[in-house]
Amino acid sequence: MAHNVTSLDVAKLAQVSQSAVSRAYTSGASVSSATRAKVMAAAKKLGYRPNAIARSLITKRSRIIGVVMSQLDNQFYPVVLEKLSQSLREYGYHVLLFISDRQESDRMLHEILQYQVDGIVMASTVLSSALARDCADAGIPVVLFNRMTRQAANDLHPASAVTSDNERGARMVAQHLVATGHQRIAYIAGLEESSTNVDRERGFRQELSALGMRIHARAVGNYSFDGAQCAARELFGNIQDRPDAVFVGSDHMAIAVMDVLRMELGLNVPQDVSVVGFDNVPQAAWGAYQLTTVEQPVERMIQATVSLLREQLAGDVLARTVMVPCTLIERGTVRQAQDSKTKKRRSA
Amino acid sequence: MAHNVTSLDVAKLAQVSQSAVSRAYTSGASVSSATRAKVMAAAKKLGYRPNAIARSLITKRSRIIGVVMSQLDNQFYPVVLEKLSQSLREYGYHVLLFISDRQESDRMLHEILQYQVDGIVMASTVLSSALARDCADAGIPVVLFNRMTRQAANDLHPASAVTSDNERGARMVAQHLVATGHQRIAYIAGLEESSTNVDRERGFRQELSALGMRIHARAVGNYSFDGAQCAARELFGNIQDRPDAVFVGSDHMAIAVMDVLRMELGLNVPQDVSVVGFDNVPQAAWGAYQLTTVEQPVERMIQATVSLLREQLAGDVLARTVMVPCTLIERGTVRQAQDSKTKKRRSA
DNA sequence: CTTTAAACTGCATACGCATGCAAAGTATTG
DNA sequence: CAATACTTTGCATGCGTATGCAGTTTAAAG
Repeated sequence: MAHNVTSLDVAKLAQVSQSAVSRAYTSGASVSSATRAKVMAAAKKLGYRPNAIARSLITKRSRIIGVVMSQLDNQFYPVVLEKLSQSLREYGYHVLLFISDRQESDRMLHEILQYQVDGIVMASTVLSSALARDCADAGIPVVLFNRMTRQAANDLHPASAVTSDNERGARMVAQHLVATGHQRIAYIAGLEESSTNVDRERGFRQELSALGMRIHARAVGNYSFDGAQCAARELFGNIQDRPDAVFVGSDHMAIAVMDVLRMELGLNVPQDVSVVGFDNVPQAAWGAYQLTTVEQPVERMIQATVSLLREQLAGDVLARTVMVPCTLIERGTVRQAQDSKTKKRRSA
Repeated sequence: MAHNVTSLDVAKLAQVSQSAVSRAYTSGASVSSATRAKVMAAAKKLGYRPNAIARSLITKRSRIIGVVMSQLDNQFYPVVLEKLSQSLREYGYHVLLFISDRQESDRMLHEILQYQVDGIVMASTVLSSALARDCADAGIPVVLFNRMTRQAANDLHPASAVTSDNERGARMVAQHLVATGHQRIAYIAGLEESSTNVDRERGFRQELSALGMRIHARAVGNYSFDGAQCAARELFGNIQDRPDAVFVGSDHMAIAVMDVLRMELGLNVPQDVSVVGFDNVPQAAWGAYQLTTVEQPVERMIQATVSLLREQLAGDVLARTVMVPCTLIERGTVRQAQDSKTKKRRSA
């Protein structure tokens, strides 16, 4: 309550005009270094801090990016959030965070837009086409992170998107599992309507097909821990005709699956069943799991996201789609050779 | 660029004054339902959305809470962030997120304050007393989450704080480990200067002492995964005089420790060594770890945080400190019975 | 020392909205 | 029907800053 110093207060103390104060804080503005020094001295004495709200009102740029996320329990997203926040900060942007627990992302979008954000990053959320149009109308760039727009090849493509090459990543998994001699390969899907799942499943299916095989069993885990555990029980609960390998739509789910496999069903990974995940979250490298997985290059994805955002912020460039390659990370959850059935524990 | 509808545009179309539009959007304002309806109709037609920036400028309340965090790789914090964000949203507040990777939290605070946030939540970060005074001067409530202020009993207590009863939690661990017959009990510290670590270590030490024992060995993990692994190697690398139990300052570190113990050193948990963590992060419950730990009641801590914030936002109430109790969660990483004293080292 | 260009400074205004105040309208009561 | 209370409305103003414009100072050139 007490201290509310404005540029005018500083101006008075420094014996200059309010404009001078404003200019002193604007890099590249027309101020002599003498004036700037006087201003800064006065500002420091008064504890002045420019009011970003007032500035935004007049410049029409808030330097705020709305970020909407969900599934923070999947460690992939905290990592993304951290890197994204830091990257944006380097360019002078700040993050207004929205966690959407459900499909209420529309209401959120409304709230976000009220804050005059300069741009929006949507991770792990679906953007309704109505909202996308709203943003486009308002001239607010939107970039979808780890999600493709549904109608990618549509005439009007309102939002940018950056993903990894999910399809190709899944193909690599298929190749790897087939090459290591697996016969009954299962798939545990994420959210069926999500583009990541669609792409991964398509790639996996197609590559298996190209190799003369097909998905032996399938269940849905909805990208959730509990969902994945149920899926695992569904696929492996029955003794006969058990899969000998399972490709799980995300590491987060894969870990849940491994827990069920080993703890509940007493199966050994990878001796009895191989498991492959997707994302390469930190936990995938943990000693107890050593999960073979496909790495999504978060660093590059963030980089692309921020570039896209800045690009669209600068001029009215068209929305684009960026896809970065991913990499198969081989660790310990895929039975390596098929020559001998009796394999020993391999630990580094 | 195209669409930038203001309340004046709406007013014109609805044939009312701009004030009427403003009031139509202010709940409890003096407007007839007829005018409100007219306004809303016009607003919908034009796609009007109130400008929160302009509103903030005049009301001097941004309904934004600055949240500064770090260590998002420790799953405890994503969980906190998620719940905090949701709880604040219920009260109409939004989260401006700052991730501080280092001790640069001071520069961040400056940036935060420029955005005229209504309040600040600082988790896992130290608040310099200078900054605390700045916030107090500006009348901005600050609540420290999971951190106590250094000078808790000081005359001027500028920031509120909410923690769990770390000291008591640590005491319970000490009791538990002693009751289960452990003899050489080690401690792996978090960040030495953090209040959580200080409190936990004090409680642990004091309770051990009360039971006629003392910490047998100690190392520092700085609350980081890598740090904890190094600490584990330091404490357990030497064959002789190995601890038979270790209390680790956080689950995040405890998991790192278990990996080293089991994978690198070939020790069994809990047969060869018992491990106890702190926080009860989701991963602690994972099948491969089943970590016995102390639960920090995140839900209640968040609740207290938001209450404190709102309380201070409402009137100029004094800053307070809230401490909520924690609970020992027994899982599978503590050797249960002490009956057989011949339970010496039988590893390797 | 004059002329011309360049750098600087202040004035005034606008950004989009909320709100006190007074005027006008509507309901309530005797 | 008049008098009073209550509700609704518009006007005018200000929140704290950025910026075009014109005026002023300083530097550069002749």
